[in-house]
Amino acid sequence: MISDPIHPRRMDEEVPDQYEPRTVEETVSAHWDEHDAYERTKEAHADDPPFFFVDGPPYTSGQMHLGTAWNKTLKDSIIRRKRMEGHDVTDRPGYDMHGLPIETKVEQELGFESKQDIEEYGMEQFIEECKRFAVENRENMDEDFQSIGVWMDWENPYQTISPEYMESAWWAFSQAHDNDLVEQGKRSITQCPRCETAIAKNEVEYHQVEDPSIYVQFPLADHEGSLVAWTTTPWTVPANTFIAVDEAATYAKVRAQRAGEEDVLYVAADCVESVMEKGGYDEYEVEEERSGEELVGWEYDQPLAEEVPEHPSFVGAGEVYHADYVETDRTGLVHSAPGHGQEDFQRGDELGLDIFCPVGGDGVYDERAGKYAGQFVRDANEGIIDDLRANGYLLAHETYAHDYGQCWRCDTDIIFLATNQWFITVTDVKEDLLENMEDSEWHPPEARENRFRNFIEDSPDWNVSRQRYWGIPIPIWTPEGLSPEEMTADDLIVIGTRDELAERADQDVDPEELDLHRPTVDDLTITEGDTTYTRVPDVFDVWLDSSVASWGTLDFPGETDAHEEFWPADVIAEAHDQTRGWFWSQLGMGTAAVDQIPYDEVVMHGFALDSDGRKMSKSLGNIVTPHEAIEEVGRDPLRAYLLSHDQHGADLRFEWDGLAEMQSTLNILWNVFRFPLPYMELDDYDPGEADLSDVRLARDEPVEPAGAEGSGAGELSVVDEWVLSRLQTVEQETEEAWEEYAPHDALNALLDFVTEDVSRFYVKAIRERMWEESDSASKRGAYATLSTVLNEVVRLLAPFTPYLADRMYHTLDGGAETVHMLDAPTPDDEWHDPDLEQNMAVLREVEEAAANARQQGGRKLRWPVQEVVVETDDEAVADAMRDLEDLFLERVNAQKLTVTDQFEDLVEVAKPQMSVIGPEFGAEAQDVMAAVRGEPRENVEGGVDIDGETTELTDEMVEYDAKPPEGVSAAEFDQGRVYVDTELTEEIEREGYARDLIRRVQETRKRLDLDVEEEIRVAVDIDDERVAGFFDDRRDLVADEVRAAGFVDVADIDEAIGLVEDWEIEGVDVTIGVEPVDD
RNA sequence: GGGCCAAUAGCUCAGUUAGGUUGAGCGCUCGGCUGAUAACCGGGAGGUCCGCGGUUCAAAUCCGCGUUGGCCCA
Repeated sequence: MISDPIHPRRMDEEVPDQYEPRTVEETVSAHWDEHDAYERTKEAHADDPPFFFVDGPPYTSGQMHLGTAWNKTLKDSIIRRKRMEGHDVTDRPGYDMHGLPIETKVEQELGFESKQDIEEYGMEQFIEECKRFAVENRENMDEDFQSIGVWMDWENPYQTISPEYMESAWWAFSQAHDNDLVEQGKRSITQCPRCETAIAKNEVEYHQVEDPSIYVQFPLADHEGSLVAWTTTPWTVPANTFIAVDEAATYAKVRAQRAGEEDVLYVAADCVESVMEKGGYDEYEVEEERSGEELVGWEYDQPLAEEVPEHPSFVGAGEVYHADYVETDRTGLVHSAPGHGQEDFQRGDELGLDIFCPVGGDGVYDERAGKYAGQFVRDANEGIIDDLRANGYLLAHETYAHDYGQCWRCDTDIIFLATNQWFITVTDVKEDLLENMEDSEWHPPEARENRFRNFIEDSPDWNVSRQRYWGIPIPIWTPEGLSPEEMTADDLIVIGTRDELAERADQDVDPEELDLHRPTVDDLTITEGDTTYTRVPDVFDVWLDSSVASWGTLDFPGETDAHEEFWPADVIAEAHDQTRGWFWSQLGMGTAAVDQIPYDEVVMHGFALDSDGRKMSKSLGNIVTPHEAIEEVGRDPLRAYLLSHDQHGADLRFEWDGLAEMQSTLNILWNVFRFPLPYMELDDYDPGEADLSDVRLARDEPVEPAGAEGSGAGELSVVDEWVLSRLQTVEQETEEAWEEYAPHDALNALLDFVTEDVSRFYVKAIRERMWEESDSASKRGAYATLSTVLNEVVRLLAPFTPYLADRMYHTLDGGAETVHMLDAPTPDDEWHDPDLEQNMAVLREVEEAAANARQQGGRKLRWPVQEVVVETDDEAVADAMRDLEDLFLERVNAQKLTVTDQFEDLVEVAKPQMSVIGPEFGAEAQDVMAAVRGEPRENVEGGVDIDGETTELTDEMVEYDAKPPEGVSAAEFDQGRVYVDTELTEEIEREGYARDLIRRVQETRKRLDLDVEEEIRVAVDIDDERVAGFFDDRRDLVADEVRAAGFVDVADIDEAIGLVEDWEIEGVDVTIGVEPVDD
């Protein structure tokens, strides 16, 4: 490799004064492109031990929103960190590209209204359109994700529509079949009659609708009268199979009259009154009461017997049964049609009743519905109500507003139908599911134990079939001539791979060329012996697609090596809605196919909500897009903002202020980063070459003798040692956080270190060493320390803010193409000194108290103080202060430190107790108070003078407060108290005024925008003789500090190039003029 | 209707595991510092720990019942 020997790839951009995310991100993006940084990074870790990450595939229906941005950012940070920890990380992104949502979008584009339209248009062409739609969306999303700096293998995403991926689904499903877990069965499913397919429960949306509400009489066959049941779905009455009662409830036989006619009715005793009212009965009488149990077994006649001749009349139909779902509201008797209702179905199934469902998938009655055949069910309601009325079985008819389910894609009211569907019977392996679940570690752990376990325990069989087009065709071939009822699992052929299909199919099939989508596979038949098998026309529920992602990512079973090496996934990371989604579907499929859970660890993060904690939605108009956020603050601040929040299940309330706050936090880092650069440049110091192996500790060895400079060895002061120790601690903390997949803990520890320790303390402490003009061991020590800190911080930060980290890396070092290919820094015991960290924490606390005391004493930091006394009982605190005395004095600008367990100079000040003094002295009490209050103890104890007389006071009359003497102010800290003597001396005044003058001259330089190196002439006119004298004593110091070549009169300052301004220093008027020296 | 989660300063969140005087950052305000300067530091104000009830010497924390919001399911 030919390269510049020092900085082969250093960016030559200027480092601007402000952190400008946009500039940083543009520069770094360009650099990444130019140097193939992503590819180099993967190559750098190609031989490391493997780490198998599996991306949960987002659905390709829309664009990246804040939630998906969060999700991918989290994944990206994990991948980057794992690489830096030394792993060859699988980073193949995925996309979920099949399913009804895309079909309905395409239908809308094409203006379709039903499956009929699709069939007329041509299935093949329609599927082609779906594919086009999915791929276009995918490409948009590729760009979205890359735009937030997600480094995944965008050249090679897994797509659920690829033949290799679809084969993974076939393979897993065939494994489930081999394990006897595939069966066909009738189930009551939620059907969208427009889409003509079953839709998943979680795809049903509920809205309020107005439905008929009818009370129907079911005439009893061998008793007088009829049973009364209530329903909002008249169209299900033709399929009525039984009436359900609560066997423990009480039912009443009511004889009632209306309009001169008499009815005998059975309803629950609690419901008599309301039913009578609904029915408009004038008079009624409860003749007898029976328990529900007694009613069980009674027979009744179908009220629409004539209209629906083929109504259920098989053995067991038309009888009363007990059911748990009965409640004694409305009538206490429940019309039950196992062909429709879900609970009805379950109970009917238990009772062994046949399932009668005269409605097709399009919601239209078939011929078994007799008179109603050919009508759409909802449209038939009216006719059915009329017929019931005509037959004399309609007791009441009104309307009812309630929540009813609609298809999430097309808003059509769903219907419940018992249809033949294909299932993976996960209920048969519930124990295995629970056991396999235990093999996964969750972050947070309680999510697995509470929510996930509950779901597994309650989960029904998995209906995997959909009567649609855009999906993975179900690879089941069934023998001709057998009805679903006659077929057993052994009669099925379930194909697992393309090769197997090519081998067994009657037609010529090239497995390499075969697109597994419909309609190509629909025409393939298999003949075994005399029997011809045809494929079932259904496609898979799209949830099955993603459930095989752990195999699909590895192209298994087409490719087997990677599977051998990697499977199962080391970690997956999704939001908590996936508990019931992808976390579950993978467990279900893993258990059904190979009796294993496909992932070892789960990071379950939260949802992105708006600032009020409400979900972001179009209807609320509160959506914030990642794009807007990036416009506002940039990619890195957005990423850091998202990652600084709890990643273990807690939702995020998005706040613009919080985002801006993160940007300013990163700006502090930027300032720390750029602060030393000009000095290092002047000294030709290369921060990339920083080396702590040849430094000496100032406190261990004598200070380098004058003249020995330039030897190269740096010298570390105690603050250097301290900040290096803190760095080790932070590295340890981040390591521990990453082990728990808690990047938020890692990031926050790191940012705290940067702001609290490096910026607020360390940089402040070393500034003067940086200003030293000549080379010195102390300066080199500071350079080496700060360079080390920055180099390692940059690598710790890289997974969170990849652009900013790389930008800084390329200025500081640039030895590699990118910081992301390097290793994460690890703590080094040699530099770890917890005692020193503890002592420094004490010092900082005391310093804070001292600053407080100074403020109370009205003495600003620029003016020295004579003495600071630290009073404490705590030996550790006392030791810490003695140990760090020099540093402390320097930082608080004090001349002397005293550490004591008892501050001797306190003055005890009297506080008169008026509740005692008042009664005792009466009219004189006010005088006593005045004489006592605020006096030192010795002035009070011998008695006080009242009108020339000495008056003795008892102990009860006076209490004493201990106060610092005049000129001393105090402030407390946790383990003690700090006293600061702010009394002035001439020496202090000299120093103070000089410093104030220097400060103003520097400010003037600043206003003139003079270069740091530029020499000036200074004019000072002080309106106070004494202070002017102080200044004369310190002229040399001032001249030195402000780079003054000489002093002149104010009148001599050329205001064309210089500046003259009036100031006030401690109440004294001062005029200061500055002009650059003309060369 | 059910399961799980959350509610603490104006805002974002720690603290709840194992009961013992509620903390931080931002914002506000007052002050300081100033060759990092559109940066930085310190002080101060600011709390019904969502409500009600219970257990306990003691509850933000444990228990029960609610309210509001989130996710999932019906």
